[in-house]
Amino acid sequence: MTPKKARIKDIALLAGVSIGTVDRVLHKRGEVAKKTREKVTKIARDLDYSPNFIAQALKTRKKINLVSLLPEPTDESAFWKKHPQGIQKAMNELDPFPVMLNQITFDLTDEIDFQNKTSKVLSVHPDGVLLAPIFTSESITFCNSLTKKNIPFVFVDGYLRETQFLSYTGEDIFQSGRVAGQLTDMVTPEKKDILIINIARNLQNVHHLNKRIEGFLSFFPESGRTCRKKINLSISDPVREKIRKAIYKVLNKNPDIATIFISGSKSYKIADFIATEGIRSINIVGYDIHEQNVGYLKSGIIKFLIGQRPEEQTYKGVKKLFDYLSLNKVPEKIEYLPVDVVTSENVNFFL
Amino acid sequence: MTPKKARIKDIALLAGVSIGTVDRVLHKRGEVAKKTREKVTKIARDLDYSPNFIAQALKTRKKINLVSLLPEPTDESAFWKKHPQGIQKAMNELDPFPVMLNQITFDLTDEIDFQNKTSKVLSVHPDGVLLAPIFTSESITFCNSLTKKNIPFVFVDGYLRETQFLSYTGEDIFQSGRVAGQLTDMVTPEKKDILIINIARNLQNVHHLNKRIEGFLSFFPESGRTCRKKINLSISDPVREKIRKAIYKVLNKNPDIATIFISGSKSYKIADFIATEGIRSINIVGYDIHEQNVGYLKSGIIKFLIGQRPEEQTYKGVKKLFDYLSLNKVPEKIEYLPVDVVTSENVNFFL
DNA sequence: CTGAAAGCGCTTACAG
DNA sequence: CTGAAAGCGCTTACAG
Repeated sequence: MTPKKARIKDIALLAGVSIGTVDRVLHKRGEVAKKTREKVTKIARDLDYSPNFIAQALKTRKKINLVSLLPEPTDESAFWKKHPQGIQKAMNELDPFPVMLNQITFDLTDEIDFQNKTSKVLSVHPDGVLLAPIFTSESITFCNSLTKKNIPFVFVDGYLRETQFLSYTGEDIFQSGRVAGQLTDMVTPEKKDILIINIARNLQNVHHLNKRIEGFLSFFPESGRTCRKKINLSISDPVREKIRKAIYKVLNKNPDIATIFISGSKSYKIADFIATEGIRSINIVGYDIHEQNVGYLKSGIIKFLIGQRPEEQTYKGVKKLFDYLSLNKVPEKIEYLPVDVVTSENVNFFL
Repeated sequence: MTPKKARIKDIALLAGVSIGTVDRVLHKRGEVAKKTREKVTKIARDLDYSPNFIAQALKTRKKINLVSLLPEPTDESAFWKKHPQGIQKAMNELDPFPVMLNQITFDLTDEIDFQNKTSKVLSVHPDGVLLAPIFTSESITFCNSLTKKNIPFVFVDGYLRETQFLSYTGEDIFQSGRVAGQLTDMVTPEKKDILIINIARNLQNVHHLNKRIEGFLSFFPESGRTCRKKINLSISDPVREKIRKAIYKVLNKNPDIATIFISGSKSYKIADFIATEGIRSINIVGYDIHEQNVGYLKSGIIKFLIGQRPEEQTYKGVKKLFDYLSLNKVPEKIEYLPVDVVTSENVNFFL
């Protein structure tokens, strides 16, 4: 441990001024004679002064006011159910401290709603914001307003390099695609083919999914598995009958398909098809550990699910905002969370 | 949020006594008239009083004094290098609070040294202890002394049900064996055999390893893969030449071995053999993400490594002790950490 | 058995 | 421009 922590009092003593003056210098508030200011600053630096966080928290009246802006979870977007849990966990831990957090959600399929909610966020004058930048251009606009108002913000689930974000915590999208490629390759017998399915109802997911597929495909040449044939299929409206038709069409043309890789979180829709049709010879590899997918993982139709730790993303995001605002700790700009490989045998640990 | 937190002052006001008296009742220290005591207790309960942790931390002079008792990491036991990192991380986070932690290590191969170190732990009069109960009987003795002295302790890396531990954070050993079984099965072609290798120089690991193998074997019948032949091999002194001889002997008798499963953390020793002999057709599945193993994972000789999050074990262990001692939070008795499935493509996230 | 007071390290008016 | 004082909620002697 360090010899002993310097206090305001110590600085005041050495500088021959009162603690009030020291405080004014340290917080750059109020008028202080240049000479005193310099003297105090120097001593503070010499003593390696840092404020006692506990005393500060005890004294400070005003609460830090955080806001999260995330998609509203629905049955169709079960993935987003985990995010509030991480927020809750962080807030529970921070319970003794003067912080509060307002959760605002928007409709994942509606840009206008998102825009409305961003105004709502701004209207509560937050000290910090956590958000998932689903709609690229609207998010950029929003982030720019935040920057203009000097409000720090952190991303989860993706980031926009063109904004002044404090930190991103989440998936390394490209690399997670590579992991998917490796696992898919592993469960596909020699000389068999792979079907890649993109389920995207709305455009904004495409960038995310494309990046994953890029990673997915990059795995094969680098590992000397160029021989595998890969077929692409896009489904925009994932209702039972359309899925059926679309897949049968592909399967009939490509009888050697042994594995289906789904780039998004709706593997269960494909698994459902495989199960009802009784096509036992086809494996599935997909994303995200939610109830609907997990059922098919346990029954063996889905072989691997890849997890991206949604609760940990929001948990860490909230903590970073707090640490930044109350302790002045600047986080790493980008923190990639581990890509989790989940099977029927270890899935219970992730629920 | 709750309406507003009750303070000692509020209780004192309602009870018509001074805050000193309230404090005495709350902390059960000093003599208080029965009547006053009951009155205060009731009011405190009614107001749902809980102390302001911040004020408490600010005021309290004495630091919480923690001790960790873990094996000294060596080249031969690289696994233990991660544990101090988790401790460090926890202590960094707790930096603003009045806590300190003393790390004491012992020789993993020496019961006597362990015993000496337990006395050392007791001699510093810790408020809480984190330990890895490597040597069963010596650990039980030690834990009993701790219990007698009313010192709470938490386990990592295994637990002894016969002791009064506060909490265990770590691997679900049996289940992690099952995961290993599943992965091994996955990389082993139809009708090929599996070699199970136990590397154990000293007895104490045997329980741990046996439990894993139990889990490993349990996977096969339940998933209808009873047909696979499994051969067992124990190596007590894992030097190059002995490994060579032992494995060749088994391989000659069992030419259909396609995968080797190593129950402990020394996969690299077997991988080294496979690599130098150029036996490309054999896969390896093993445990623990340390440098030596990771090299062979990346080069493709080891197909899967199973991780048990050693840093997270100690990180959470320390936090639980702190929360218990300073916030009176009683943790879950047993927290199994996820069994991580690690391949060459996602290993970088775990380093 | 109980109360009044000092103080943990900081912040916040207030008075000069 | 600067100092002295009050107070955040609690704990810790000390005096009665």
